[in-house]
Amino acid sequence: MSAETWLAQLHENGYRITAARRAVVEMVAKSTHALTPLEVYDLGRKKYRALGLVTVYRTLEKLEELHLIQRVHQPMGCQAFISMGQGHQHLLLCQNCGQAEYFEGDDLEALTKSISKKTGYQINEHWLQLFGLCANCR
Amino acid sequence: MSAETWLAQLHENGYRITAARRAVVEMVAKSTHALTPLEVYDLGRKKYRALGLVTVYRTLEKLEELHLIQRVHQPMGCQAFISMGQGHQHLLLCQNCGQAEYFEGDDLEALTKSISKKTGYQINEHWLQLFGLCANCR
DNA sequence: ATAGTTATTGATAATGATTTTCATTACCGA
DNA sequence: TCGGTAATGAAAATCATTATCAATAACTAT
Repeated sequence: MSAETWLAQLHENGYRITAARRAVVEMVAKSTHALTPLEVYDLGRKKYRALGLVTVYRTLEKLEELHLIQRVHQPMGCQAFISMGQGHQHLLLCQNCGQAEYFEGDDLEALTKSISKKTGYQINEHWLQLFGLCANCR
Repeated sequence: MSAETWLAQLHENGYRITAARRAVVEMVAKSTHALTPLEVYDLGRKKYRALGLVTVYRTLEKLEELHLIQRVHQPMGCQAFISMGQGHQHLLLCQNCGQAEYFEGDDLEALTKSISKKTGYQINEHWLQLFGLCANCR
């Protein structure tokens, strides 16, 4: 999804389009890596000098709220965000360069049914994430 | 696994057995919930008044290093730890009460093969976590 | 059992990340 | 163009985690 689409989404939800938000949105939307708030700040300031770190936090918060980005959980930390995938997709992360890719086609129906029977749980959600080396790094 | 086993593991690895460590280990080993350092601190002080928060952090660090506990990733935060499962197991968490349970039997072989072919990634690891309501809460 | 070495401790301070506050700025609908 | 008000950035406050350090206590060798 493009930066323009994100800005339109923000606008539709009653948020104003500002230079600071443009800078943040542009950087996050086009990144193929998960970015921490500080990384967004550094990148964003290349587009918009006056950008403040606080605004980065606030903008990321709104983007997450609108499901345009999601938090990425990694062994080293969980503060990084990345553009949300389309529909039901999961992340595949390169352990070397950090490159992220979405994939779909996980069928856990059989598994969750069996676990549900065994444990008595009603299963509502699942998190799946794959780690490895991307084509360049392997 | 019992608290005594954990203490033995610590000892085998050259760490001393202290009252503070006993308190931490005992609480974490018997908990069916993931606990944050602060929660471990509060619980631990019931066993050992003089326990310090810093020691909790340091002890959790060692337990993680020995693979006796693992960090649990949840939407609300990733600072909580829980006793490690046996062998290759994944977590099932109750969204209402926080109760945690391990399950095994995930077979992602077919999935990872197919993703690997599609993306060119060499897949090394996977994270899977299920969320739902436990038998009591549903 | 005892003593001595040294890992461990808890209190305090330092750090780092995130949130709150607030006066100023600038977006955008009329 | 204008005015109401959302949004901003700087600074301060808060919260979690880590480092420092002198005092303590666990364990090893005697």
